[in-house]
Parts: sequence; C-alpha cells; structure tokens
Amino acid sequence: MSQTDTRQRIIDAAEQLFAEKGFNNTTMRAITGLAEVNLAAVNYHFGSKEFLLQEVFERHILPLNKERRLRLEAVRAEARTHNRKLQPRAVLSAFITPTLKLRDAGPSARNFLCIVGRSFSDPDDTPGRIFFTKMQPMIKLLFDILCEALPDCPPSQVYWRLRFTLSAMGQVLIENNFSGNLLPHVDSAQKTNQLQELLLDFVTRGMEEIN
Amino acid sequence: MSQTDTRQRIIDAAEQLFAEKGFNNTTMRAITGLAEVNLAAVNYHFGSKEFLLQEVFERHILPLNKERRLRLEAVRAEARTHNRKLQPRAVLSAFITPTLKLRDAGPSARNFLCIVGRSFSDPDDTPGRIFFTKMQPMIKLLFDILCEALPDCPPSQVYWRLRFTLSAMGQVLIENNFSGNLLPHVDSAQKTNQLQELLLDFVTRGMEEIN
DNA sequence: CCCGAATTCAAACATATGTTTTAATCGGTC
DNA sequence: GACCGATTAAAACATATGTTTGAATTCGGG
Repeated sequence: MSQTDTRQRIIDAAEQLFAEKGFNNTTMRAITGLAEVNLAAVNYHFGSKEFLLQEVFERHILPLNKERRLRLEAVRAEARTHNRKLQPRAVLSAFITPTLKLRDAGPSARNFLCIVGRSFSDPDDTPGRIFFTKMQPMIKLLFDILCEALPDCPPSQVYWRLRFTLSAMGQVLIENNFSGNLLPHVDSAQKTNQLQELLLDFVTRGMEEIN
Repeated sequence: MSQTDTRQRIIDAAEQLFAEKGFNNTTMRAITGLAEVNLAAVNYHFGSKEFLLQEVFERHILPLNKERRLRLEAVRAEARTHNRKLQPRAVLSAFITPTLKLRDAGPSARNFLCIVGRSFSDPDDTPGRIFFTKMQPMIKLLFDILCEALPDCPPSQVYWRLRFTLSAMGQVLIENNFSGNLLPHVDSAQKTNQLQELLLDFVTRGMEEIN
C-alpha cells in the first residue's frame, strides 16, 4: 500500500466518521478500523488527530473558497462597471451556490459539508475553532460586500443577519442528521436545486431592507 | 448541607459548565469541583451524568413550553374568533418572545438557553437527542399553526423555513460563545429587545409568502 | 541481491473519565 | 443519648482514548 493510499484512506474514513458522529465522538480506533490501517498510522502520517481534522477541512475548503471569492468579486465588479446597486440575492448566491453544489459532488464532499454544518454551533470545540479560523477572511469578505449592498443597514444588523444566514445554510448541510429528530413525519427530502432555492429565498428576504 | 442544597448546587454548576464547554467536554470532576460537593454526589442524587442533563433541561423548559403553548393557542384562538387570517409574525413571536425573555432572567436561564442553542446542530449527541425528544410536541404544534398561517405553502417548505428559523434563534441563544470567532471586530452586542426585533424581522420575512 | 529509508505493526503507556464501593458522618426520632 | 436511614467522603474500578515505542516489513535504487 503506497503512502498516498494510506493517507487518502485515513482522510476518507475520518471525513465520514466526523460527519456521522462529530469530532470528539470519533475515536482513532474507529478511524483506523474503517480505513483498514494500523492505529499508529494517523500519528505517523498526520501527527495528531487534530492535524488530521485540518487536512479533512482543507481538502474541500480551499477550492470551495476560491470559487466563492471569484463569484463574489465578479458580482461586485459587475455592479461597479455597470454602476448598478449590488443585489443582496446575487451576493448571497455567490456564497451559497458553490457550497450546495458540493452536495451532489459525491459522498466525500457531502460528508465535508456535514462537518462544516456541525461547526456552526460548536465554537468552543476543536472543529469549530479550526473551521472559523480558516473561514474568517472569507466571512469578512462576504460581510463587507453585504454592507455595500445594504448601505442603509448598520453593520451590527448586517452582522446578525449574516449569522442567521450562515446558520440556516448549516441546517441544509447537516440535513441528514437532523430531520429525523425535528419532525419525523414530514417528508423533508428535497433535491439540491429546490433546497437551494428555498434557502436563498429565505435568507434573501431576511437580509433585504423592507421599505 | 441539606439534600436540596446539594442537588441545587450540582444543577447550577452543571448548567454553567454545559453552557461553556458542552456536555461531552464537561467532566463529572469539573461539575462536582465547581459545586464543591463530592464526586459521587452526582451519581447518588441523579443516577448518572445523562439524568443530570435531563434535570438541567427540565428546570427551565417545562415553564417555558407552558408559556409558549398558551401564547400559541391564544394567537390561534383570536384569529378564529375574529375570523381573521393567522399572522406568521404573531405565531413566531408567540414562540420566540418567551424564549428571549429568559435572556434577561439571570445567569441560570441564560446558561440554559446556551445549552439549547448548542443542541440545534448536535442531533446525534446526548444533549441533542434529549432536547429534541422533549421538544417534539412543542415543535409539532408550532409547525401545525405555521401551516395554518401559510395555507398556500406546502408543508415541506414550511418545514425548512421552520428549521431555518429555529437555527437562527439558536444563534441568538449562544451569542456569547460564537461572536468572537465569526467577526471579532464587529460590535455585535445588542440589548435583548433589539436582538429580538432583529430576529423576528428576519425570520418573519423569511417565513412569509411573497406574492 | 542488498542496503537503507520509509512504512506498518503489535504492544504498551499515560492519562482521563463515569461509575461503584465501602466506610464515615450527619440528622432526626424514640 | 442511642439508633437508623440518609448523605457524604475517599478510594478504587473498569474502561476508553490519543499517543509513543521499538521491532518487523516493505519498497526503491545501486
């Protein structure tokens, strides 16, 4: 088994288990068992369980944030060149659409999204801390563009609307784990495109000024 | 030290630590240390760490849900007697207002709210499971009344809007833990009343039909 | 084929944690 | 004041967990 094989299998297994049970409730023995590698392999290849989590994050978050940034800058640039107002929906879509696109990009991406969604309410725990450290520049950019799009809205209000928005998006990302508990009798399954429209409609209405 | 004193001190300490660090990251030794009681006292008085969490939940959730139910039924009854349409904002306010009122009801209530907010993205872990089991009838009621208020909206859409709403409310409940990580330079501190209006405005706009 | 570095493996380590045990202490009652 | 159940206390238990160790094995290049 080549080195990259072992590393890859560990990352895949960790991704799946972190998504299912969370970081703290996933043991090294469960990871290495699922990956069918030796227990010591994680520490040999990654150094520690926490560094492994960082690798799991980075595998998808780097390209994802790259696309988000491209789209956000494009929306901003287009509004400037045409001297039009920034549309909140376009801004939010530039952030959300690449995210939800990952939902249909295979189980690995989907597991990654689930880990991200979990991080939103666990700021003290390791995953939340690592995730938000890596995400802060991205969130800052989104916040600044939203402030541009909502010039009459004080930043502290934009801040809270953004938090509401991100947590709503988090609900979509973890949908598999949650729905059974909330209202088990409602058929909540949705195609990604429908879910994306539902989410975008909801957060756009919430974000926009009503005059 | 009387029995009720010991029980009370344990519940208070557990509430505070669960709010700060979460359920799984709080040890029995930390709880009993803060409460200044013997390690074995938790198992003697409550049976286990999980039963202790149930007591922590129930202390505030029973009266809270009682008031929510009263207000929700009142809103529904008033619309019926006057033959008026149910207003989504009134429904959401009946659920949210009593919740946020607890924010100013002392540190114990505030810690409780923080535990609740944490539970929203941790459905697999013990606190999420216990919380949603106890909350399901309440959430079902809220869902049914919302469906009444939005007769043109298919239930699966109401379902998702409700999830977005509850997770946004969760952000307010845990605001102390989260804000520092998301955007540390923004002054996000708000009085409860302002925050309540921000939240209600956001989720009402998101919930309502746009025609 | 052989050497040396990289990798894998089984085992042990050190520590943390929820729970249980057993004896001591406390508080009320006769 | 003596007795008895309730409570507290200290210690031990059993297990789980991330990490480390040192030997065995594998793999590529000379």
